Amino acid sequence: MTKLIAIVGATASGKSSLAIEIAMALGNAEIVNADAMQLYRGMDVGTAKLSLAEQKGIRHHLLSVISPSDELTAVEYRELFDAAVEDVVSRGKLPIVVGGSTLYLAAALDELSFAPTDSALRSELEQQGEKVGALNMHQRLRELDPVAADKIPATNRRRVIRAIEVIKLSGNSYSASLPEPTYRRPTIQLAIDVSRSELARRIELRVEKMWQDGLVEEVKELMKGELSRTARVAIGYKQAIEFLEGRLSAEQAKAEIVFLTSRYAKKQGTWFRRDKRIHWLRDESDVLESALELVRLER
RNA sequence: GGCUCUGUAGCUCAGUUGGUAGAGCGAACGACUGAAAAUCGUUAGGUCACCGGAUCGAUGCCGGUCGGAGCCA
Repeated sequence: MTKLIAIVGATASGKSSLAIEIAMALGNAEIVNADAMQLYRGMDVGTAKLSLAEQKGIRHHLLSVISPSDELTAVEYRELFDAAVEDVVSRGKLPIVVGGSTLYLAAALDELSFAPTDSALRSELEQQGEKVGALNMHQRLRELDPVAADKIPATNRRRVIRAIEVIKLSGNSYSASLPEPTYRRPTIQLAIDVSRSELARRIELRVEKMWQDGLVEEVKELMKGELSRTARVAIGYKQAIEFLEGRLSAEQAKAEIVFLTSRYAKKQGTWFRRDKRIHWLRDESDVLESALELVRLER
């Protein structure tokens, strides 16, 4: 069985173009997107989605497949992902996974059994939390599952509520820590190790370019329809909306986007660093060669 | 030039009626199980502008020096 190749890591670290280069070098590969925001139709400029020309004839899957009004859970993503990989493999091609959405990647690549969800119950719990306060909700979790309560700080309302939701729905306790990751399929993960200062430099250039390439016009178009909670808070989109509503100047909006993107890149760094299976490539002119060498070795 | 205000953490600012200081943001590190571009945690940073005075003791009071802001001329 051929190994799945996954290019992961921080935003602006050069994943997309490395993936294209690997695909071209291998000759029979197709790309599967693992970026939560690039899944959205009509969100192109702000997500740095590759244009058709930039895709250089390499077939891409899971780009622009859902409406900006939709939410997509990690499990639903996994279903799309499996179907795409299946499709690629069945035609004798090699799938290359590219993206930096941490939970989606974990769901797609690793064994993770997600407990069910229930939006009615969740919103009920959210309302209760508003009324009763974070400490009381945490106390409630403690009564249901003291181990989970110890692991989740009371201030992290979202995780507290999700934990209660899971326990109510499944009747089981809630494992508040991630298991040692295990691949669902044989996989090799690569990431490019780019320094923070270099990342910051690239992000600044990228944001300026996004603005010039029509981020604002794209957002105007999106605002004609419904936007899901997730799409609405996407970095770049939220700020462009605030700019259009006159709450931010163009300069403020851009600065905010740069700042949030850098912070996002940093958080991705924390997440991926702890995955000891990832092969880190030095960010130099021979990235492609090192990547190909690793791929050959591991296959 | 005169008057008034002002100088405290990388930034914005609290504060101590005199017993050597804090918050938010940032930074570094970390957590993360159906929203993940989400949601959070921990830690490190300060001769409290500088010099002198009175005081057992000053970031705080007094005097001066040097920055910054405003008003008047």
